Amino acid sequence: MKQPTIHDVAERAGVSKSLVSLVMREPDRVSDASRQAVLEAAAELGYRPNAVARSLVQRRTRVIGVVLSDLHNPFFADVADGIEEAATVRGYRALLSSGFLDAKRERAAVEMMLELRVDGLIMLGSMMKVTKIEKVAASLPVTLLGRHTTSKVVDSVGVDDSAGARAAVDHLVALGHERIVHINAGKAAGAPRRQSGYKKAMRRHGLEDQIRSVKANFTERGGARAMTEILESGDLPTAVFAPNDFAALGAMEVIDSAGLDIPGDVSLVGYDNLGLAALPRIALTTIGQPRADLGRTAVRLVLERLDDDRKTGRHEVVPPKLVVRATTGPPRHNTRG
Amino acid sequence: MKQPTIHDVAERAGVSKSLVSLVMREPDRVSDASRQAVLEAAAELGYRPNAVARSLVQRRTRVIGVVLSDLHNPFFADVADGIEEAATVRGYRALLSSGFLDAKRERAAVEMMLELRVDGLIMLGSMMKVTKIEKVAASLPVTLLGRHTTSKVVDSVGVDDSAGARAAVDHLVALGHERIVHINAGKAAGAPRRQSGYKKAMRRHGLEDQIRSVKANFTERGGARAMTEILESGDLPTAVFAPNDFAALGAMEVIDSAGLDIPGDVSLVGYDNLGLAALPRIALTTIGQPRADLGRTAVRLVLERLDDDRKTGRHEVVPPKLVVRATTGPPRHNTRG
DNA sequence: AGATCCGGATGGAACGTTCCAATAGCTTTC
DNA sequence: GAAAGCTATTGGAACGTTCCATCCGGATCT
Repeated sequence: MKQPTIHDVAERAGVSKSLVSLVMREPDRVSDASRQAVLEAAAELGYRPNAVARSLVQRRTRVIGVVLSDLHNPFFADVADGIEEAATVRGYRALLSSGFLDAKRERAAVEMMLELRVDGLIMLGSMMKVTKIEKVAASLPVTLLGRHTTSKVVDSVGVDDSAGARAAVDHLVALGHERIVHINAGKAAGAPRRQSGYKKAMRRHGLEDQIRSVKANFTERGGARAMTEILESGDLPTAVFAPNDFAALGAMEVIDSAGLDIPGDVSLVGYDNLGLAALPRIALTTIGQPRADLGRTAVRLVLERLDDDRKTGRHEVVPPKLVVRATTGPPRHNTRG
Repeated sequence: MKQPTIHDVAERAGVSKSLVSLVMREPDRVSDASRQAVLEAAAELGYRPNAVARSLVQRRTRVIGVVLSDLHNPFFADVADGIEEAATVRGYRALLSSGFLDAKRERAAVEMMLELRVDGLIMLGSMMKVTKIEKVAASLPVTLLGRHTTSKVVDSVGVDDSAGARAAVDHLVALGHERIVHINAGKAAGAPRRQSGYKKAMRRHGLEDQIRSVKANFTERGGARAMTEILESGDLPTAVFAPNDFAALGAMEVIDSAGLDIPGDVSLVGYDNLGLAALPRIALTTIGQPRADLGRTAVRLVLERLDDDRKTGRHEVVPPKLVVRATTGPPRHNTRG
């Protein structure tokens, strides 16, 4: 179990520890003979540099911490892919920890990352208060992903949720819909902009008297409850725009079990383009986000502060994309015009 | 950006660094006055112990590394939950890294964990060769999850796949099925035992002449191809047992689009009980695995080697559970008896 | 009163690296 | 042939902790 150290290698190769260190870091700065000897000794002993010791003296770990609010959300997996890729290219490594959809556990995860002295932090769909996050940002660069701030010390990346909502509404209007209800997810990350984007788009189409927004959240259950509420109101719209795919799924279940047809009786649009939205039995029309891009951008933002020492806040927005599937179609009775 | 150290705290509190260290570790060993002073100074400076330095001197990090073969597999998210929970209880923390379904990238992830000097390693659905993993196990405790070994140096946890297959067959036979086809996933992790369990169960029910197994893999596409093959054979069974939920989903799509009814014309059983199997539109009967339990067990195995220094290999098996939903029912024409 | 004990606090070594100034041994230059 | 310059290598300090042996001052014992 005892790992060999740089001293063991030095002794076996008959050189100083400094030389071994140099071989590990810049092999072509040493003579062929020494390099050979050191490499050989290292291989024989199974030497592996101790990143803990290195981090201590260099006062940086070359690790970017990633705190996910929820490991179960497939959305984050793709984002993490992008993060990992971009980090590797720049000579950093990514380390993940989950907040398990609980602000307290998320804080514990962040605390761990700080004690571990990661060089930068990316928070996916964080549930923590911005003021708390700003405090964290006093000790390292922090980028918020999938959530907007205007903070000077915390950067953020996200999709243009307003544009996404607009795309959904435009699509429905183009099909002939007017009575389009939005299920909103309150103040959750990204939700407010989706809601305001919906309202703005409705107005732009001269449908402001049709604006109707029902409060829910980002879960299947929340979507189901909201849809039940809509059905029970007796005032059935021709289309429903959900705040994300999970909520759309919940709504779908309720519509199905009410004996209504999608999209015959009511069209349905989600948001996120999760993998399951593509399943033939689901075939949900939704708004896709360039997930890997988001991850890459987040890494770039962190490294700009770290290596190029940027001091100002940056807030990047990438455009979303409409993905049309089978849950949207023309309204049964076109009430238009 | 410069973090305060234990010295800064000591100076401000007017005590020695050793005392500060003691307050952080065992607060009730110091006098009330000193404790108060130190805690106050620490809070004022925003002191946070440097885990890197601590790890260096203690020669252990209290971190359990978790390498996931695939972040996208929802199966792993639950397992990770169990790992995280069990680790926290025992005073360890879990750190994740993804192998992105690629043996090379997985090795890089493992290498990183080793350099970081994590205390133990849990590998979920690893794609690396066992001999490679055994080499890794020379420097720290390694537990393989969702994959079996008989290794003396590497532990493993998994579900009893044979029992799971038996449960599936028993359920179908109880409903009156006899012509039950198995789609198998070849040699992929867990697949051989599911196949042999199926065969054994069929024999036990006196149905050995009905044994029929079609080769595929663990993906949706693979399941679809196998199901197409079954349909084209012209010899339609009354029930299909897929190697996992993804493959079942593929089969489901093919059956749906052939205009056949599930379970009216053919019953379908999956394996894994993914979250999406519970969606009402899917409602897949499947075999559930106690995922969080698997995670907890893996942690226990690692810590047994670490803290109780066990030296022998352990290979734990936990029982799976049948989850009946809407894709199974009695066969249309009961050919029994 | 001197020896003993005890709780509380301290200073220095150690952990395994990197980094930097210094050195040794050559070659080149004037 | 001494000075200067180069290349390859080295030793020691530093990073921020923990751990251990030691110390200090007061109480308790004989």
